[in-house]
Amino acid sequence: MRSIGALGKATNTKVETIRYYERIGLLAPPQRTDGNYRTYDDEALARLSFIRRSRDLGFSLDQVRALLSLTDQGTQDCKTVDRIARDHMAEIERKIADLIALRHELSTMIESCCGGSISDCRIIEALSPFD
Amino acid sequence: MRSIGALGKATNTKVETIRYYERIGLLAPPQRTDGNYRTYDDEALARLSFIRRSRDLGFSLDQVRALLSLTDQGTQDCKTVDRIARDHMAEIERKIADLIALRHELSTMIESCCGGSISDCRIIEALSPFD
DNA sequence: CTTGACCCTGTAGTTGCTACAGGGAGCATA
DNA sequence: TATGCTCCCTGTAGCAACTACAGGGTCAAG
Ligand SMILES: [Zn+2]
Ligand SMILES: [Zn+2]
Ligand SMILES: [Zn+2]
Ligand SMILES: [Zn+2]
Repeated sequence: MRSIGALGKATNTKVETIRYYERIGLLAPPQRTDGNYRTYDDEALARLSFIRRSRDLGFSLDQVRALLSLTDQGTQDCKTVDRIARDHMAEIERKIADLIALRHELSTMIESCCGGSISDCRIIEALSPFD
Repeated sequence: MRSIGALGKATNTKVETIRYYERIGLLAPPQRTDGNYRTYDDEALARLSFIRRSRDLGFSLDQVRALLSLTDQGTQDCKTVDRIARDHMAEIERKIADLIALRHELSTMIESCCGGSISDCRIIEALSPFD
């Protein structure tokens, strides 16, 4: 059994975040000490680690919730898990493509600036309409 | 002179968003008609177009605010503009790198799933601690 | 017995919008 | 004139996923 601060350190999570996860029902309310302090067992540690790892991989809290409930059921086949992961992957691909297009536009813009006065700066010009 | 709806159509911006920009001081409060309707001139159109283009390029509203105030001053040299753009570009590069790393992790994970039961799904396993 | 580190609840802030609710304005049509 | 209809107004609350207090309580060490 460990305190919320210890759990936070073990999972690299702020205390407020852990309380937030509890509030939105992602973590079950843990046992309390006599002094009303939360105490967490190893299962809670595992669950929070799972959440954090999923978050690090960019899954939304709703996706994490779905993954958790699927693992809680346990018996079913993993098609749904697979689909969640693939959907997420597709979104990542889209974001990468968007950002690469953006980078291209930005670099063109930046390279055209000759470092003179704002009135003829190409960056500003590129942002302005009617040019 | 045009109504807020017409301005929105011209700049592909929702009416609520325009009012929001006014509220946070990004757009000046425009003139009003007798019936208390906002009316916008060409300058407002140009300014909102600038804002939208900057937002499309991923600049934050704070960055847009800075760019706008720099163009409003007008006389100065464009070093600051340049720096804002380069900072933004660096952030985009960082995001791209992060997402590509993420994509790699995700694809490894997804490819290891054999489509069986959740209890031995490699995706879940990869998300779980102590493996 | 006091100090300091930790914990508690509850609320409000962040970013960049978006979505109402509950009304008024202005124009066309019957 | 009445009735729609579309647009506009203000003000507030919601979204994601936290983060940051304020104003207290608890607990172990010195
Ligand atoms: Zn230049
Ligand atoms: Zn320049
Ligand atoms: Zn499998
Ligand atoms: Zn699987």
